[in-house]
Amino acid sequence: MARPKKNVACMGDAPLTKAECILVAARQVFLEAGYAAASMDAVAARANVSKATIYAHFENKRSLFEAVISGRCEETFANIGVPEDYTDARQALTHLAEHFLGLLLAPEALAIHRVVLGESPRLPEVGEAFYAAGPVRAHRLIDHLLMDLTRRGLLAVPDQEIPIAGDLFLAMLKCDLHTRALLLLPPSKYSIQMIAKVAVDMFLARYGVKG
Amino acid sequence: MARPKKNVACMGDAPLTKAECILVAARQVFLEAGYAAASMDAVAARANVSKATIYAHFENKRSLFEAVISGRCEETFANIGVPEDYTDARQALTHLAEHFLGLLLAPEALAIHRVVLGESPRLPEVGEAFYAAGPVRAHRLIDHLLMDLTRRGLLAVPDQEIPIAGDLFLAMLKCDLHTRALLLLPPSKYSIQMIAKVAVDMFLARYGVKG
DNA sequence: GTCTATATACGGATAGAC
DNA sequence: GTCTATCCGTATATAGAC
Repeated sequence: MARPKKNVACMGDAPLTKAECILVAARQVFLEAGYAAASMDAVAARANVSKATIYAHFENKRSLFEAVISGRCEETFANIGVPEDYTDARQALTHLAEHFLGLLLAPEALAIHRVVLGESPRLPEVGEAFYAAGPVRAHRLIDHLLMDLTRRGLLAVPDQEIPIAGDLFLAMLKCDLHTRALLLLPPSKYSIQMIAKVAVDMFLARYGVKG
Repeated sequence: MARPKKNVACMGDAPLTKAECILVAARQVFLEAGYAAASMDAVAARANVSKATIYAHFENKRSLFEAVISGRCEETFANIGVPEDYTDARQALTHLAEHFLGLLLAPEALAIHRVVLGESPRLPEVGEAFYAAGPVRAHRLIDHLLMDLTRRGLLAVPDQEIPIAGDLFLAMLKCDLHTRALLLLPPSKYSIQMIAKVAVDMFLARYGVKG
């Protein structure tokens, strides 16, 4: 059964099952406190259920955490969009850059990033799920775009070089902006638009077609 | 007094005080287990002292952790070297790139990175110390190099653009290599040398002087 | 300063009623 | 499936002897 019961305390526009309430509460607690410092009591309290109910739905703390993180990775990074039908490489790259950076700097994406990195030595499967849902997807996207632009004569990236060129392009976007955001330091003076522009300039200087 | 007592169990080439033994042990425990999951018992056991001794030297777990991390950030990132007297921009940038990447991928640097990011929401001072010891230092270095190369006519980075150009250059170097290393995934097919070469190519395409 | 022993609390997980 | 109540290990931190 997919939705066995409703829980009044968790009802919004779409009523949630108990298991869903627990997942929502667990997500908040884990992302705020980190895995080790999060307690099942805190999750139970925030979900308005008893601890025993949590253990009826999830085997233990670890598997609850894994369910939260892999589910949330998917949702958070599902929205990476593909630019379509651009006639200009600069426009396409800039669009992807700004979109990508916006996703990366969203508070919840940052929180997931922190907790996954922090726990990856103890929970390698969580690290793998994160990597598959985020970086792998992003790299597929940029590779596809670079290949398409090159095929249409708007860009000149050698076939063999596409993966590494795409990798460096995405890496440039993160830069100090991402580091500072992860550390919760006040943002630097450079905006997303500014970073995207300078990164695209550098990329096109190397791989652009002479116009 | 700087070195009040020696501890036989910790003696190596340079004898360590009890406080130093505790710091060494704490570093290992914190970097392996993470802050929350690390226990003062484990630190005491590894340092061959009693828990009470730890509390005689450090106020509590948190301040012990802060002492470990800020001290270790300094040591780990102190070795960022400045290339000197290069007559070729490519050579200077490649040298810095490979050196920088080597430091970043050292297992202990990665472990510090993980635990600092994971705990930064609860311990902002630790995040700040890390940022000052690592990224700030690296950016000062690359900025200085770019300025010098430009002044000597070997590079053409506009003055105002130096900080952001340096930022993007360092960011390129990390790329997927760093992400995978942080997540403890098997390394990708691209070597440090390969990444450095392609990054320098891209940087020079934009900011190199016509030769 | 350093130890042993302990106070005190909390966390993960379960028993058993309903 | 859900609850209340509880077991039991472990964690931070301290007391008090030496």
